[in-house]
Amino acid sequence: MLGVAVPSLKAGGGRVAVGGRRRPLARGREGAVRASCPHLPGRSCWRPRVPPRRPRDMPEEAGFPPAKRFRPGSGPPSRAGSFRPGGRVVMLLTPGSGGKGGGGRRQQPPLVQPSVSPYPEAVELQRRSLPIFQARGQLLAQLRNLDCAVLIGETGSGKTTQIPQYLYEAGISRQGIIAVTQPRRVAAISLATRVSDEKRTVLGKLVGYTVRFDDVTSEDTKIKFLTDGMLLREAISDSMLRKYSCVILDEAHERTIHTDVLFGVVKTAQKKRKELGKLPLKVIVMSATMDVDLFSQYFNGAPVLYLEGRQHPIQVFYTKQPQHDYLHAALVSVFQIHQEAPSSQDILVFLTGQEEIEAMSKTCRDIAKHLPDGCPSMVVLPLYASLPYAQQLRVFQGAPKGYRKVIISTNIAETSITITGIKYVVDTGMVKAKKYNPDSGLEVLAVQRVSKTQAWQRTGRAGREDSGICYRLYTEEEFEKFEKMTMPEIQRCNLASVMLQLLAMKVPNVLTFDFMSKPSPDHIQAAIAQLDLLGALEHKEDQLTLTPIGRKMAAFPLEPKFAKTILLSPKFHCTEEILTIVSLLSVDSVLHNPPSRREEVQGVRKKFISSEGDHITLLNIYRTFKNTGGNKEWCKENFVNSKNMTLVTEVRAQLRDICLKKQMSMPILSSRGDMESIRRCLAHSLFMSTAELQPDGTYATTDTHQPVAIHPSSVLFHCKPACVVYTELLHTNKCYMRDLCVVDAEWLYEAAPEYFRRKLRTAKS
DNA sequence: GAGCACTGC
Repeated sequence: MLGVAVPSLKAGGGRVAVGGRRRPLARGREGAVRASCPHLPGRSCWRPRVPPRRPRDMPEEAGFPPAKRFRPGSGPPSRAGSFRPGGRVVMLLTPGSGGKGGGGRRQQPPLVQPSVSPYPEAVELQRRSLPIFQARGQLLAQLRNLDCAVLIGETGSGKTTQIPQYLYEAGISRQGIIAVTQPRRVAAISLATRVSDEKRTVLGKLVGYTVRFDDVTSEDTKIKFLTDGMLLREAISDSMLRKYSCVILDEAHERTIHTDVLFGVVKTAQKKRKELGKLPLKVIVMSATMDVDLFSQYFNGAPVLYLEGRQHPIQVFYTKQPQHDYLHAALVSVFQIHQEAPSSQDILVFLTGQEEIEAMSKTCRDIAKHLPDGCPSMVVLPLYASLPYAQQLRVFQGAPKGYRKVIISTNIAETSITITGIKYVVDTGMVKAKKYNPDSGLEVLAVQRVSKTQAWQRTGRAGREDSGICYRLYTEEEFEKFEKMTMPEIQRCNLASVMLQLLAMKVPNVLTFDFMSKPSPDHIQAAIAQLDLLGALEHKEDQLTLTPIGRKMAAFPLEPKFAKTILLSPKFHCTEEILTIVSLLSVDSVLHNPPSRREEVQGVRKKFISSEGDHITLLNIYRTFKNTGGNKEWCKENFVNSKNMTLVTEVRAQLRDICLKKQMSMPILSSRGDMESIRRCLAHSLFMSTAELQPDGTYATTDTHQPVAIHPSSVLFHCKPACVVYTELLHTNKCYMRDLCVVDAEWLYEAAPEYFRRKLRTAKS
């Protein structure tokens, strides 16, 4: 496999060395402090040695470029472009401390590298030694008078830990809490822990956090870290966000669907509070160096403040020719680096998915066994989200002396997991991502090119502690053709949940809601149609509002169709069972399927399988898990992912609590072994996701007659039931139905006679 | 007939 086509790499645009500890400061506009930014011109070529055809032929000295043979050129989108003409700009230099680390979730520690907690005195000293501290007064003077500000700061600028404290110390929180949102729960927890330490307080008092299943706040809490989704949920019961004096939207450049909706929510809340003469709401958008103009424009030309962080220089190489086989190119690159670089320098490779990663890991291990003497040994570590937790943790352990760590990862290592010690990044430029087609309403999961932003994010993983090197397995010309930024999530997903939430907040017109990046009208319309089918909407005088059912649906942290399933379940006397099934469907699969132990898995799983489909099978697994005391040992023996199973238990408890609330008035009954009523309940709520067996033995969806197939992971894979409901359609090579339940066609017509009459009519014409 | 990026409430 090795040595067929060699990717030859050439030096190209390198990341600008934005850092340096302290570079001379120059006076900028309006007296702001501005740092000079070196651009190193020129470029040169680098040709790696041809790798050997077979491992045992590997030459002992494969050439690797000495650093002087290349020079970094243009870097990521320059900060010059970040400035709005006439905008007030503050620039600072900060070393990279005060970052994210440490902390602990109660049920399970977050997947971050443990950090040693310094002594309290040292913490305060360290805080004061941050250059951001020198600009504290200037920064506060600006922020104090602004309703809105956009704050640009690179990784390690310390903005997320320091700014909330500055605002607190300036008394901003006297009339309301300072909220800091994060896209990920681990980040919210570890940041709260860090800031609480810095303030020398007990976590949950002055500084706290709120994430799903875990609220560590009290009446004393003035600085609150929370996930963006959590603040959005709070906005349902209080759209003016009255508790808060300031909302900081951090990591805004990631453009998660929740942050995007929050942009509109805080903007509306701010305006409303102003109109009503209430306490003003301060909004601070924090981001890496992207999309500044967009943020600033959206918030009525809010000033942009710039914080410079410490970023070690990273050299970037592109291939000379396009690579048709990026896997092969990655393999070659890894072994070229491996033969040249000291073994203490680790390599991070970005691939697209589990299968690819496992295959590549195996190949690397095989090749590494046959390397010549004198070549370092290699520890190959796969990394992806569905990998069991214990195995994920291994990427943080140091390799034994003389061993090099090679981490082969999905985009999970782009943002979610930070690994120290990475010197080399190998970027294939590919990612597996969901695309949404509003015409068909289908989500397609496909391997595609990364965006420029994403490529720079990957590159940045090489320069966390020291200078680094990034090999891009595509040409510079190809890179120039990449999309500038990843399409915001809100333009790529089904919007039913978002629309339900906006309606629950009583947004006057969801069709014209002020999104920063508007989803297409078709896209919004599709979501409205879906909610309408579920009986959530009322049309009154051109105004869309929620029905009582719709309001109840919004109370569940679930996809609308699953919320509806729960709400229908009392009618079928099976709420106990439906709560379990919905919980199982709303987390990652509890089934662990290591490909190497397939037969073993099949043997063990047999006892749970129900001919009625996946939902009932999952229910059987959950019940046995509970009846046997639900321990880890059982999980291991039965190839069940215990982490996800624990999560199912938590979700179920939360959903049950919601059902028991007064306004829900839901009896929680069990069907007592009557599986048919459970299937009827599923048929009544998922009637728009059904497929029927065709005369030729294939399946087609009932509504649009789209050809579909049973996913190989389904217990019904080898069966041919006449009619099924499914919970998800997944487009990969084919259009697959996942999580199926056998139903009676008659139940469907019974559930939605009008819908099916209409569908039949359109089918005939 | 043969397969699943990543978050989050």
